Amino acid sequence: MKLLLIHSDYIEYEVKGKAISNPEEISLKKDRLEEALTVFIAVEKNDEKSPRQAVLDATAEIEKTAEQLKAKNIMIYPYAHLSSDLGRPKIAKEILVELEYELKNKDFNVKRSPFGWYKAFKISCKGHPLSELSRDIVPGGKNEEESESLKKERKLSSYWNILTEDGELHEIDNFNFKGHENLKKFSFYEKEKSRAIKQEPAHVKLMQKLEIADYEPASDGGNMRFYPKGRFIKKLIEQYVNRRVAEYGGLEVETPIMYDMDHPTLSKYLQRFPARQYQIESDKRRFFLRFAACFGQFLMAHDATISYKALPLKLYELTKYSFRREQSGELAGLRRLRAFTMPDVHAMVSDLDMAMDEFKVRFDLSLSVLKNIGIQNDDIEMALRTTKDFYEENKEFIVDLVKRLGKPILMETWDERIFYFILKFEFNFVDMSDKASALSTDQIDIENGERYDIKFTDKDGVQKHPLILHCSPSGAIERVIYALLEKEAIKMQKGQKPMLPLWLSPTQVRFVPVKDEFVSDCEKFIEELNSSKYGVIIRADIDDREESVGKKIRDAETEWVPIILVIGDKELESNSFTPRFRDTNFAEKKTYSLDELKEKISENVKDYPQDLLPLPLHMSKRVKFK
RNA sequence: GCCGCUGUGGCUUAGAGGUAUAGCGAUUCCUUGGUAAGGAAUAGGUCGUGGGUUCAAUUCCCACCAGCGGCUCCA
Repeated sequence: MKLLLIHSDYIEYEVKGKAISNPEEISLKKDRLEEALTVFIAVEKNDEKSPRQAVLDATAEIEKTAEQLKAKNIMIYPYAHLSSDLGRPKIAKEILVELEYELKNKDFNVKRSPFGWYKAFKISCKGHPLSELSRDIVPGGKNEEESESLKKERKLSSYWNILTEDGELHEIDNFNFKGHENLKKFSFYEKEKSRAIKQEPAHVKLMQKLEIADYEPASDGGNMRFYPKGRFIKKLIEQYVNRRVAEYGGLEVETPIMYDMDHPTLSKYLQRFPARQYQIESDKRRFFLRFAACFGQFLMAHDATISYKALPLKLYELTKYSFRREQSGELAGLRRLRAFTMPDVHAMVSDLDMAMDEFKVRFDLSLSVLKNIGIQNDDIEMALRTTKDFYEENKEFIVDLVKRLGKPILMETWDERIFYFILKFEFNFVDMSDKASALSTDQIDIENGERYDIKFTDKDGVQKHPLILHCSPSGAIERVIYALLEKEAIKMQKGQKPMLPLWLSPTQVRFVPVKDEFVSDCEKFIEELNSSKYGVIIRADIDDREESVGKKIRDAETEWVPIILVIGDKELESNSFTPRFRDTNFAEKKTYSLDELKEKISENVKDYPQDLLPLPLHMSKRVKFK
């Protein structure tokens, strides 16, 4: 990036005409700024490598000069002619906009002349020795080596180990991973960011084929559409997590999805990551879409009167949605999204002892939530991240966590605390492509109680800031679905039949009448199945299409329907049924009465959320979404 | 965001500088069928979007969009 800085009595310009095909929209055709540091800028190719760094470097440079000159006003003036190696207009525009934003944050009075237009301008240069300066900015630039070494230093101060149940710490390279293949994949994925297999994520085809979710080209990347079956599955998982958190004592709240970028508490936190948010404007205020539920809950807690008796105070929200503008190249199916549903339960505690007690409770909660949803202990690998000090002082506590999980974990320790938390656990799912993604997590945060000025009155009458635990007991709901599908994809690869857990299957029982005349009998059976004896909803439907029985069975199988019942004269006469169970372990015997079947299903799903069939009862009335 | 690959009816796909192939699905008809695809006919496509080259572009070139792979990132 080339900068030409001119300390001027005034600068004024007037827009004349387009210089590129799609210039920036303009609000002001002409403008003027007195006593201004005018900054002529050309954004170059090498800025595109790290636009963010370019902005930060330029901001620092301009700030330095402005302070020397005691200039309060800054005019940013795009000026392509400074360089023969210009960057792409779109990026250049973004860089200028961000630069304006950064400078405004530093409390300068900033104006920016529009990008992509020919402009007439008048400038009056003060002419003193410092009034004309040129600068060449290479993002990271001369500091590149330094920041590289800084990075290395940080890497050096982060140690990766395997921690076993006996409390032994092992080097990753020397650890015998026999029987812990996924932990090996996960460890190397985390440490080296390397993986062996390269293929498209298996769940993408499945989510489409099963009509769960799909891409929506009319939206931004990472914003999915959910078909009836997908919404249904999502809804049940959401309900399940909600209930478990309620049992744990979480107080469910609802908070806004957008927040003022200039809010004093939030803006500091945000400044580090402004490019990663969705931003929207309302009147003259700028808002960002939340990337977690923390803000709303912290602001709520800030205004609350809290006694030590109320601790731990557990606030909970299932965010629909949280937004993160992940890099476009990072988006993949349901694994990584820009809009996602996130259960987020915070616990405010008085001190570290209470934090650690609570941490254990939530650890068990997370493990149990995942397990009951269908992600077993074998499917996840645990990572624990902490500081060296915390580890040294709390070895017993940490080893106890490993024992609770019952298998070795990956541990990362830092010499110094880098983030706002001192301890964090994650349960990671390792998929078919050896990629690891975090599901459940909990963290002990020692910064934000103070930052948000959340206070509780302790026994001694003194007001104190609580420590805050951040937990997502299941991880993003979309990601849970991703994990369930990937898990089934792995099964398919082994030649086993894939299926969703019975409680999550949109259709649990499919009735296949051998002739049209049996359709009404199927309807009666379904009614009978749902007679309220067990208080459980059994979701059954009827394939009344004009197809052969073979075809209907085949379609039910490809739809992963767990139980199929063919209905004809035999069934009507004997009043007994020969179910086709997708999960062969589920079958105890060959024939069942309707009551026995009802009991068997109820037994399996009674502890889970119940809801009605999300599709028409009759297959002939259904729509094909995919 | 960067580099590379891909983009043909709802889905899967053949193909080529002269507006396009098949299967599934849909519709209609025949078949009333007992545990993974019964048969026939009909309809359905400005070949991702926008420019350029050409007598002619869906095909060649450029840009953009989307998806995938890799990198980076993941508070």
